[in-house]
Formats: sequence, C-alpha cells, structure tokens
Amino acid sequence: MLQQKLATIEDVAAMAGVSIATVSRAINEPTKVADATRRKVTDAIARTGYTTNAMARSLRMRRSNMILILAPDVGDPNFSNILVGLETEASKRGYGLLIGNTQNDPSRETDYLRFISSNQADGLILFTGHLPFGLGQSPADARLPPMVAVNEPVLGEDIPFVGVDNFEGARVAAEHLISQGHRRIAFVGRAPNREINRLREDGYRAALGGAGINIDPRLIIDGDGTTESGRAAAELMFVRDALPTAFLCVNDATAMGVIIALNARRYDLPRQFSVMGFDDISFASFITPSLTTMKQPRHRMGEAAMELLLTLLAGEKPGSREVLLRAELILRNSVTRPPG
Amino acid sequence: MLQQKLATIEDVAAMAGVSIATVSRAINEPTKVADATRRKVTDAIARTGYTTNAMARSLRMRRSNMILILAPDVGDPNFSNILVGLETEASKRGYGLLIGNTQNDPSRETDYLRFISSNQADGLILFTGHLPFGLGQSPADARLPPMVAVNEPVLGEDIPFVGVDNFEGARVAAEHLISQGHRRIAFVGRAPNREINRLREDGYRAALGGAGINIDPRLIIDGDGTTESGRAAAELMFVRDALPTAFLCVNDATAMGVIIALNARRYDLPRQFSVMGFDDISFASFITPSLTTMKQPRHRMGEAAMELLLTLLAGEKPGSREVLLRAELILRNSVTRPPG
DNA sequence: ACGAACCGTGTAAAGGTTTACAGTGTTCGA
DNA sequence: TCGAACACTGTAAACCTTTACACGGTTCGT
Repeated sequence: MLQQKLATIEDVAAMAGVSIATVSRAINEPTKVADATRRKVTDAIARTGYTTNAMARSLRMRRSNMILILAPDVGDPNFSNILVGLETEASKRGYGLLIGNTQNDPSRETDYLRFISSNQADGLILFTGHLPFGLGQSPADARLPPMVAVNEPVLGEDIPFVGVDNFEGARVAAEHLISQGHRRIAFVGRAPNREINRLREDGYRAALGGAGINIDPRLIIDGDGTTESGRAAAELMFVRDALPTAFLCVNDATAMGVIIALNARRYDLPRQFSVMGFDDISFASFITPSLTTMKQPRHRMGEAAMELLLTLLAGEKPGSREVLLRAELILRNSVTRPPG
Repeated sequence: MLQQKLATIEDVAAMAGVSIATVSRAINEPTKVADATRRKVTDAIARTGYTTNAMARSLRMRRSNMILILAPDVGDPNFSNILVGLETEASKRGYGLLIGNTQNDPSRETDYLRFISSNQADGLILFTGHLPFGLGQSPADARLPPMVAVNEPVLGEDIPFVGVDNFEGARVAAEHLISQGHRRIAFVGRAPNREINRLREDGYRAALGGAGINIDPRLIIDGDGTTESGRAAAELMFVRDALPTAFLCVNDATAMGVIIALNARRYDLPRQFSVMGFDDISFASFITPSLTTMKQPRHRMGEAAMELLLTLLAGEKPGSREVLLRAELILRNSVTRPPG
C-alpha cells in the first residue's frame, strides 16, 4: 500500500497501458491526446499518486522555475510586503522563490550566484541596489542572467527596475508640510551616494524651490536610514541650534528616531514639531504621535517586479524596463501647522 | 570567448584529458584522485568556468539540498531573525532555502507541498504550528518528509521542535512584575487553543500561584496576539472596571496595543501602569515607554532548527527531538513599581 | 617469485523527464 | 479506389551527473 519509491512516469504509463511519451503529453499538452487515453492516464496518475520529478524535468527543460531573491536584510520592514507580492505573482505562474540573505556581505552575494550558474534558478530579483559581487566585473560574463532590481535601482547598469517614484513622493511629502504652513523644513537622512536618499532629497529641494523657500543648509542632515541615525540627527540640530518647525525624514525608521529624540526632550508633538516619514512601515501607526508618511505600494511593487522578470524570462519584450509607482500620502498625527 | 552553452563535465574531461568519472571524483572526493590529475582537472575547470549542473546532480543523487520553509506570514517581526538563523546554518552546510508564505491558507499549504513531492526540497521547516493541509491526514502518506517545527510546536504529532521555553519565560516575566511589588497583574492574550499562548498563560499562573497571589479571573483577557487585540483588551478592562497595576502581555505586539490604549487615555506610563511584553521584536525599544520584555534567541532558534533538520536528513539520530531555549529578561522602561 | 592488497582510472548504467521523428490507422476529397 | 491529410501514439535521444564495477599497474609480505 505504501509506495516505497515514488511513482515515476513509467509506472503511470504501465498502469495506463500507454507509452511514457503519451503520459507526458497527457499532462503537458492535454489537447494532443485522445480523450479516452487522457482519462486512462489521469486515472493512473491518481492511483499511483504520481508527481513529476521536478529535477528530471528541469534537467531536460534547462530551467528550474525558480527565482533567486537577493536581499541585504530580510528583516527590513520594507522587505516582507514586497516579498509577499513577489511570491503572489510567482506562485500564480508556477514559480518558486529561493531566498538569499546577503547582509551586504560580498562573499555571500557571490556565493548565492551558484544557484544561477548551476541552473537552480532562472532569474534574479535584486534588493541590494548593486550587482552581486562577482557578476559583471569580468567582461567574460557580459551575459547577465535575467534580473530585475526592486525598491532600489542599480546605478549605471541598465538593469530593469521596479520601485516607487522617490523624487515625486518626497516632493508630495514636502508640499504637504508646506501646505500646512511650514517654511523651515529639515531633511534628515542625506546620503548622496545612495540613490533612494538622493532622489528623495531632490524631491524635497524641488518642493521647497517651487514654493520659493530658501533652504538653510544647516537643516539638511546626513543619515543612513536607521532609527539611531534619526535620533542622532535630531540631537545634532539642537547642538547646532538651528531648528526647523518640521522634519522630513528619508524614511520611517529615521522619523521614528527623530520622534524618540523629541519625545525624550519632552517636546509636545506634533504641536511643537511636525515629523514626516516615508515608506509607511507597519509600525508607523503605532508610535506616538502616529506617523504621517508616504506609503509605498509594496505588494504591487513585488507583483510588478515578478511580472517584469517573468516576461523577460519568457524572452518577450517588456512594455517598459522601468516601472515607477506612486507613493500615497498617509495622513496621521505627526504633522500639524507650525507653532506660533 | 563567451561560451554559448554552459560548460559540462564532459568539456572539462576533454580539456583535462581524463574521463568524466575522474572529473567528478576530483570535485567530490579529491583524495581519491592522483595529485597530478587533480591539478589538470581544477585547471580545466577554471579555464572552462564549469559549474556542476545542480539539476543533473539532484536527479542522480535523489536530493536537492533545498529546504522548504513554510510560514504563515513572512512579515511577522518574529520571523525574519529566525529565518536569518536558519539561513546561516543552511548555507554553511550547502543548503538553499525555499520560501513558502502560506497566509494560513490551506490551499497554499498544500500547493507548496509540491516542492517536497517533486523532490525539489528535501525537508521542511514549519512555522505554522500545524501540519500542512494535505499531509498526514490520509494513512497512505504515513511517511512524513523530514521536518522540524520552529517557534510554534505541532500538537499531537510528535514533530521535532525548536523553540523557546514559553512556560518558563512567562513565569520569569511574571515573577519580575511580582518582584517589583505588583499583585494585581493582568494577562492579555489568552487563547487556549494556541499552544504558545496557553504555555505563556500557564507560566503566568504558575508565578502568581507560587507567590500566593489569587488570580482575579477578570484580569485574564482573550486576544489573538495582534496589536489591535491588545488595544481592545485594555479598553475592555476599563469597561469592566477591573484594573490591574501591571499588564503581562502574551507578546510584544499585544503589549504595544495596550500601551497605545493607555497613552491615548493620557495615563503616565510606567508610573500608573506597568506593561510587559514577550518576544523583544525590533520595535519594542522604540515605543514610549520602551518595552520591558522577554527576548527570544531567534537567531539561535533558527540555527538549532536547521541543525536538527539536517541531522534528521542525514539519517542520524538527533541528540534530542525537542530543543527549548531560554528567553532572556530585557529591562527597559515600561515596568516600575506599582503606584501608591 | 607470487598472490594479495591497493591505488588510480575508465566504462557504462541509472536517475526521470521532454520531444523530434517516425509510424499507424482513419477520414476525406477527387 | 487511391492518395493526402490528419489524429494519435510510440521509439529513442538528450539533458548532465554520480557511482558500481572492472581493469591495469604497483607495492608489499612471505
């Protein structure tokens, strides 16, 4: 009763009294096989509990129906929702997801490429913002595997990209602050060498420029996007004694740092200071005051990225090699009119 | 210069002037091949850029060196760190991780089993707390694939388990509150049919019992572990007009809900109420007041679970089929002595 | 000096699919 | 009635490894 070995296509063929070719066709191109035969086959499949051996199939077909996800940090609150989107689309199309957490370690990036070179994965989704170390440096492998970058673009490599329009989103955010009456607006999280940060800063500058506001350079503070950097940045402002009425932060984590610092100094938020984030991570609504921010359509980003990759994989020309989605303004309690 | 097709073992063999068997041995059992030959082979490998085709290898070896991770929600803040632990151990041993996000949808659970039955994954890590739907119901597949449950045990199935000692952890937490002088301690997040919740509640009861404290049943409130359920629970206490001096919450998310509710009612925390969580998720330190909680050794849980699974996979007898790690008390600012 | 043990290598089978090609039988038009 | 077109089905090759087995050559103990 209990089958020791898994049933193979041959067992099914024997039971149905046909050749293995016919079984294969009955499964993969049902129209090409006579009704009666097909019934016999499906019957035999049910009786044997047969499932196609994916390894043999991949070997023959030269593709694995697997996608490798390369992410610097799977714990990033931005990551998981995108992953769910990726996964929704992937499993809809019969693909599986292989996860590679690199922690920004070049050797791990390289290591994970073995999945590509060994045919265990057909394509690549990049969260890292750069090509995996070991890919594309030598001219030998000018042939890059099919891949798409998500969330963070890869600079100077013409890699298809799906993400949010950071420039536009930051501009909308800054304009919201301006519309509330703020004129002295800080930007926390400057990092010119990180594309996302740079774009958001540009959006901020564009909004202030558009409103005819001169930017006090002391209100622009470096940061690496961590909560701690936000906290430190806020403290720095007090040291410099150049205070804004509102903080536009490069992301929610940074904004939480700013809020923590201001709370610690016993300011009454948002009455005395407005704070705005970007991303709308899940905890943004839990901090006090709950965070006004720009929401990234993460699920859709994941879906769009996977969709793009799969069309690339199918050898078709994609509609566009860059998909920019709009961030949505989420109004909560951390922004109000400036004091006075 | 650019190889159209990937090099196979045959190309390497030809270039090195040996048979493919020797190449295979030079790679997999280097000691079994003469030094001079081995050098010729490694040389040829380098020149051709050969990598073993994992599909052919898996087909032949009947294992894929892949592990399927079945999780209800990859966005769970508890999840990612465990995943990193799993991944650390897995890639150390040459295994890859396949991710299956089930959203507690039985059909998705079943669907993901195709990776097991098609030989694409050798083993299973279960975050779900139950067998995937479709496994183990019919007596036919009495042969379960190698698997281990992590974080949440599978009830009544004798599945190897790695997790935290929830009973002991909750007891330590409750004892901490008692040591601060609390006598009226609420338990938020009762859910008798969820093993984790049940154990934590038991630990709470044990601590209070041990201290000779009678438990007011009105201080035990149901909850599903979400932030919203914590908020609702706190509100319910006010309605019931049965207030504790401290809230022991089944997890951090619930605790954050309680804190949000108390903050909203303008209580001064922790002076008027103490709140304790369990898990130490990353945001626990960011809420105000920062959360005193029990830290789960998530990274180690992941490593231990993968280690256990891999020994199972190797056919060896594991040291123990259940690994219970200790949760660590993390002192922050949400707990103090009761008022008065 | 002879057999045993051993070392290094090659031959060939096996692992389970997909699919080009060939073959058989039926239908249909002229 | 005959050939062509057609609808199904089968044969066998190909995908790329690993490994049992066989084989030839050395070493070594007696």
